[in-house]
Order: sequence, then structure tokens, then C-alpha cells
Amino acid sequence: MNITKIAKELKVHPSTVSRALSGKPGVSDELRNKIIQYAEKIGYYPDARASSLRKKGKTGTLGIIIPDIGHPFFATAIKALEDVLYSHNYNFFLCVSDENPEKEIFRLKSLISHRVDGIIAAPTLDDKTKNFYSKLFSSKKTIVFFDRFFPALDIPSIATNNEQGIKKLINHIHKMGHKTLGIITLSPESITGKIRLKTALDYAKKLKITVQPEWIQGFDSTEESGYLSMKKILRQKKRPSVVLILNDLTSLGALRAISELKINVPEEISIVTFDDTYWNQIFNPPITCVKQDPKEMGILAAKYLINILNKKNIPKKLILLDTKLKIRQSVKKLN
Amino acid sequence: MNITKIAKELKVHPSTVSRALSGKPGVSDELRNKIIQYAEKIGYYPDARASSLRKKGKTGTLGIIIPDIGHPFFATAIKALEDVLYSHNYNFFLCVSDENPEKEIFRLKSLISHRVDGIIAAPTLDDKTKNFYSKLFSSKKTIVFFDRFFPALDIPSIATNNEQGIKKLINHIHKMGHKTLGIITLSPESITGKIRLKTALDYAKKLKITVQPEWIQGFDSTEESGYLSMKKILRQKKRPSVVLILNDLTSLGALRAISELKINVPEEISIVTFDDTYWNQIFNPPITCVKQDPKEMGILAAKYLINILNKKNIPKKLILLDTKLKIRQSVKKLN
DNA sequence: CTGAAAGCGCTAACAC
DNA sequence: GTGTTAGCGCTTTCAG
Repeated sequence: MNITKIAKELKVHPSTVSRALSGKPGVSDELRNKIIQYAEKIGYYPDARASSLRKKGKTGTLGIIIPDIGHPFFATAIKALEDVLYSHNYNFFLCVSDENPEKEIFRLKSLISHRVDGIIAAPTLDDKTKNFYSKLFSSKKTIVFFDRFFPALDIPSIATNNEQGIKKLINHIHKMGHKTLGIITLSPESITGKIRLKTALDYAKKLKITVQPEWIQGFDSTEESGYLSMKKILRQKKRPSVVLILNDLTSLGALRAISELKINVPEEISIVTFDDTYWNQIFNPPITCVKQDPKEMGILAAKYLINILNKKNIPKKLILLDTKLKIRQSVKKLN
Repeated sequence: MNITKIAKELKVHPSTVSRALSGKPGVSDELRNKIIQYAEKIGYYPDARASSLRKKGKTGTLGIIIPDIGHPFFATAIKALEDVLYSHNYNFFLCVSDENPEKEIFRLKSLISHRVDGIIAAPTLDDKTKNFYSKLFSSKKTIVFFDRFFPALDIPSIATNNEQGIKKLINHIHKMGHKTLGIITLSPESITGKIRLKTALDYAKKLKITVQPEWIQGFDSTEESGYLSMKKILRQKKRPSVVLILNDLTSLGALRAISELKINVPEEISIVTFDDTYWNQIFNPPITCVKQDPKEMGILAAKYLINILNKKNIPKKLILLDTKLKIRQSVKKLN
């Protein structure tokens, strides 16, 4: 079904049907209603492709790129994004990169093909993706990064202040008297993980907290890595007094290891985590952590993009979100 | 940028550019390479709207509708869906309904406008949405339901065998000697919740397990409802010996209430849940439950849709997935 | 207020 | 192997 057939059926001209259905002036109320009712009856909805093609305007679609929707952090961010985008009447393609640069670039190309009005991405940080985003940005594509970004590119970005979060945690364990620290890291490719690890090491050193090399464990950002890494740390003869876990999924695995080995927290070992997800509050004892705000991040990213598309003036290119320290009962007081 | 401008630039005809870029025969290798390289250089990707419009073919896009991406069940299903869709080179619009029929229908209309090749939906079960899906299906739109479906409509569907899951749980607590049962329900609008509740009540009656009305609590499907409902049940003078919680988010809330009140599971009260998410294994004690398989559901739904689109013959319209009983340590042996 | 005509970017059929 | 032409479904002039 299309506008021409409807026009024939109703013995009017296609342009009249177009005007009637798109709410443009220049049609009598009577005729307009007749057309609208007919379209409704036969379940006709105008072809958005043809319409946007002809109007040379926006498609009303966006692309969102994330590494993993199974990750609670991104699921929460998407939920918030969707909410804002719906209220502004945007549809979006969801693209999952799996942190795979080829897949991400492939998806980006197809988003461009579909002529999305803009792209919101938690990019895979790699030279190939960097070059591709850089090219897109130079050719005037509207892009907003969230969670991660390329410091070398001058593209609008919203991320968590990771350094600040780590420092809050280290300060806390320092105050509680801890002098030895273990760390469960993320994937070696994760920039977020690198920043968190580097900050932790530097700041621990500054506060004279010892981090022995064998206390640093972790091979990627999964539950499994958290589980195995925590076991490795717990099995050592000389353990650190507290373990810092760098994100939520790895902490889930680490907590599973602790449950399984029936280790008493915080008596036998203290735990702090980056991220505050579901399970931190129902673990026994509740886990002390710093909380990121994926919801706020999603809302800001969506609004940021919409503002750019509406040519509102944008104050700054990089927004860093504060973290919140949640003191619960997983850190023992040692002094 | 478009095909005509490229043609002018390279002093060839637009149709030649089209052929070269779309891999169609009828262009010399030399010219083809020149065109491809030029397109690559200027970052040109053909307009998918115009292309699909002209070809009168498929758009290569799908629509996916879910009630809530923040729900681990749906996040996992989407992850699996995406995986299959990517391997078949589909892009998809993600639509969140919030269980709101108006929002869902609004989104469906816009999916139709964008001429998606098919729709995979966990629909909001309401008369309005039912009528709308029914109309879409009659007008030959390709639809696959997952997680929920309209029994009255003959649309392909994949769901969990909820009755079977509940019976497995009730059988288990019956074997363990329990004679009194509390239930934390879902939103009264949720068909899934209704089926689970009804099955539980019927089957408990059959096995002579008492369910007193004040032991049935819950006002919606959220964490908050689980939290408050569990508190209500625990506060009663005469408590049931075991509480059945009907999904994962409500169980998270219920477990939080138990942690907060420092109730000992299973000594003071036994717990079983429908759904096995993240936290069930790290709670102390680990929670006995039946596990749905959202991953399998997502994979099947995607393959089902793709088969229909490719006109493969489809064996049956309704697929019910088995649940798995996970016996852990949250149910006390009473006999 | 309604109709006619042109064209968005692309591709398929047909020419040469 | 390349060019020409027509038209996908829509909207936007411009005419009447």
C-alpha cells in the first residue's frame, strides 16, 4: 500500500493524501478526516524511508553502540537513554560491539548507510576504531561518547571520573588501617581498567600501602575472571588484608569464590568494589564500594546529542561524572 | 555525497558507480577498484533508504520490543538475539514498551513506517496491543513473540513452560516436608505472573500445602515490591515455612529484606525463586530455584524469525522451553 | 483548497 | 563494459 493507491481509491491526488496524513495545511477538514480514517482502517503508515529521502531531512533514527548489553551497567544506561530518546521521538538501532573493532566499524558503516541522525557510543578503544570515529567526526557526523572516549579526539564525551572513584576507595581503606592491597583487574584492553589500575597503584604507593605483584590478578572483565582471580589471591600464603575489585561482573565472580570457600568477610579478608550493582547489598556482609551512575550517564548522553542536533550551544566537550562512596560492612577496621 | 556526485567526479555514469559498489557484474575490474577506492577515501556509504526503496526489497532491519531492558532476563535475551541477527547481517531497532500499550503501539507504528522486515516482541498483554498485533499479522507482517504471547492469536511464539517450572518448585518443597507456603507475586497485569500464581495455588492445593491469603503479597514486578512484600510476610505472627518468589527482580528485593532483618535462611524461613540470576549463587545460603533460559529463548526467537523470512518451513507455532530445577541450600528439610 | 510535475538517491531493464 | 531511462514512495514547489 502507498499514497498513490490511497489517492486512487479515494479519487484524490497523492499530494493531497500526503498533506492530509502529515498534518500539513491546505486540505479541507472533511477531506483530511476521510483520508486519515481510510489510512487508519487499512493500517497504512507512510514510508519513513521515502519521506526522509524526499524531505532531505533527518531520519529520526539514531545509532547506539555498546560493548555488551548483558552488562548491568550498560543495560541501565540504555534504559535511561531510551527514556530520553522516546520523549524526543527518536528510534534507535542498538549495536553491540563485543569490544571487537571490526564488528564495531562494520556496524558504524551500516548506521551511516541508514543515515542515522547521530551516534551515541561507548567505543571500543582501539586504533582502528579511533581512526574511523575520527573520520566520521571530520565529515560532520554527530557523535557523543559515553563511558569511554578517545582523549586524542575532540568529540563530546561523558564518562565517570575513574581516578576520583579509585581514590575514594583507597582513602577509605587507608583510614581503616589497611597496609596491604590486592587488586582484581579487568581486561588488559579496557582503558577503564587501565586507568583504575594505574590510579590505584599510584595512589596506594603514595599512601604507603603495599601491592605485591602476585596480589594483582585478572585476565578479562568477566564473572569467570573475577572468580578465578579471587581464588588465586585467597590461596596465597601471604594475603593482602583487603582486595579491590575493578568492576561489577568481576566482583560477582569474586564474591562467588568467597561464598564457595566460606571465607568470612571482613574478618578474614576485606573487600571493596568499583560499581554498585544489585548484589552488593544482599551479600553478607553488604559490600563497601564506589557507585557510578549509569542512569545519569545515559540521560546526559542522550540530552547532549539532542542538543547538538538542535544546535543548542554546548558548554563543554568532556563531562566527568562524580562517583559516590557507599560505606557498608565489608572493610574491617584494623587500627 | 551521493552516487551521482561520485559519478561526475570520476566521469562515469551513476549506474556504473552503483554496480561497482554493490558488487554487481558488468564493470571492469580496473574501473570497479577505482570507484571503490574513491568511495572509501571520501567515506561514502550508499544510502540504504534509497537502495531498499528502489529495490522494493527488504530493508535488512528488524524491530525488537521488550518491556524493560533493565531486567536481566531481557538483557540476556537481547544479547543472544543480537548475536544471531549480526551473523545474518540484520540491524535492529530496540523498542522498550514499559508495559505501556500506548507506547508499544506507537513504537510498532514507527517500526512499520521504517518498513522493518520483521518484529520480535515480548508483547504487553493487553486488548489494545492484541488487536494491533492481530491486524499487523493479518496484513502479512512477520512477527515472532517471545517470553509472552496471546493464546488467542495464531502468531509464532516462544515462551518458558511456566506451569512446569512452578510444579518443579512445589514438588521440591513438598518432598522437603513443607506444608505451608507464602508467595510473592508479580504485577497484577503480568500474564506470566498470573500463570505462575495460579499454577502454584492449584498445585499446592493438590499436594495439601496451605497458602493463607495473607501469605500472598506483591503489587508489581519490581525490586521494591519484593522488598516490601517479604517484610510483610516476615512480620506476620504465623509465617509460612517457605516463600516462593515469582521472578528475579522481586527476589532481589526479598533477599534484601531478609538481609536487612538478619533472618536466617533456611533455619527461620525457606526460600525458592522462579529465575536464576546473578545473585542467587552468592547469597548466603545459595538459593534453590528454577532457571529459565533467556539466552536459548533469544537464539530461538531470532532463528525462528529468520527462517520465516527465508520461507523455510516452520514446524510449529508455539515452542515452550523447559525449566531447570537448581537445588541449592535455601530449603530446610522438615521431615 | 486541490492538482500537476519534479526530484530525493538509488537500481534494474534495456540499449549500444 | 558502459550509458540511458524510468521509477521506488514520498513531499514540495508552482498552477489553477
